[in-house]
Amino acid sequence: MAAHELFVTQGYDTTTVDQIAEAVDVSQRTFFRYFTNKEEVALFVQDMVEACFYGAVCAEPPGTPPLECLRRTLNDVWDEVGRSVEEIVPLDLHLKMCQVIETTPSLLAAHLRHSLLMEEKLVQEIARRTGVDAEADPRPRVLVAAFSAVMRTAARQWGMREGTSLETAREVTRDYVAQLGPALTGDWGREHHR
Amino acid sequence: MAAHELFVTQGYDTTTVDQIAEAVDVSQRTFFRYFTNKEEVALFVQDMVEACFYGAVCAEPPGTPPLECLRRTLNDVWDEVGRSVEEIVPLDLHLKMCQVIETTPSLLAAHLRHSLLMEEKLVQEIARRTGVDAEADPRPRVLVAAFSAVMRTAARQWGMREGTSLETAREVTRDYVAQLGPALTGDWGREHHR
DNA sequence: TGTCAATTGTCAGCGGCTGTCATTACCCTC
DNA sequence: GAGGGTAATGACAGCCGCTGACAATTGACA
Repeated sequence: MAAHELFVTQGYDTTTVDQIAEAVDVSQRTFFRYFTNKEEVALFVQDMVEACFYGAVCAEPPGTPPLECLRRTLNDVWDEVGRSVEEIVPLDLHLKMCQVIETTPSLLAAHLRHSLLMEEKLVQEIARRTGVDAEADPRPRVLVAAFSAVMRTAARQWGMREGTSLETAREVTRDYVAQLGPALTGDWGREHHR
Repeated sequence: MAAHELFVTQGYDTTTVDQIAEAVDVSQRTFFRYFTNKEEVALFVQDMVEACFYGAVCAEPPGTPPLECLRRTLNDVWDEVGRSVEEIVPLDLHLKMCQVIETTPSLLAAHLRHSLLMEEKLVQEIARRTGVDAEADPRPRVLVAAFSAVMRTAARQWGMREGTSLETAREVTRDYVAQLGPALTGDWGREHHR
């Protein structure tokens, strides 16, 4: 989408809906018929990525312990994510867009909310595959909340760095998720193990 | 604040800044000199509550294992939170306002972003008191992210229910945080233990 | 009382977003 | 090929959040 190039080059807030509309040679009114608001077009790819992860979790064979299921999916899904993204925008552009999202307050806020919606779907799926009632038993929500939060944290930290590639993202995320156990137990040794 | 009553009675989106300004007999322009935007007044108390929690963590004696430190603070801080809130708005009003925040998309988004800012402060504090470099060691961020996410989840679930009181909030939150360990380990038994 | 500074109000204007209605484009049928 | 119905688009007006600029008001202090 051409809108993303505008966001990346001149920033989200300073980009007008009129500019986007003009860039694709369409009236402003038509823009708002395809996207409910400016955020939606900015978060379009990101949302798709999360939907991709959700889909991969659903496709995981049943019987896997829930945390292991999420961890394994996360490790396997990167290539598929890369392919899905490339179908819409160049991957480089999307990676830059990730940084724009992290650094633009209003976009970041919207992104967090969207993530919350996806988390709820994940909760339902985890509850389903473990045969647990998500309304009575806190564990699905607790697990998904903790896991997703760590994923987001990893993504955020990764976005702050210089070398932004899918490969580094994968490594950083794996690192962070691996620390989920150690971070919770007891007091920490001075050094952490990589 | 009178604005909260308007939000609670007629909803956030349908409440105009002009209405708020008029309710306190002030021009719209003056309103925007005191608050940077409509969200800010809506999230004012909520932000204060989180700041209250952060302060309590900082006041915790050093040497406590980090997770235990957060857990204990959470358990002890409720009364103080109640008092702080009452200094600004009636507690009942704030509890209703919590539900408005959870159910209003734009407000929820802003709230999540604000929480993220507070989490970063928490990260720094946890890193400080454990003598760990938050930029090199993922554990402070991982711990805070997971813990905060579970807190938010608990708050969200609590907000959905009928009996909204500080006491039930305390119980629900304690329950959820207690499930953090069990939710992560292995596969779950059919029943969870309360 | 006169002066300075801070607070507030008024006005104009931009950008996001929506409802309404006219216009156009497309497709199917006769 | 003419006619008619439907869906997509555009043009316009208007609301609301928010900001800059400037004038008016207030209040403290000399």
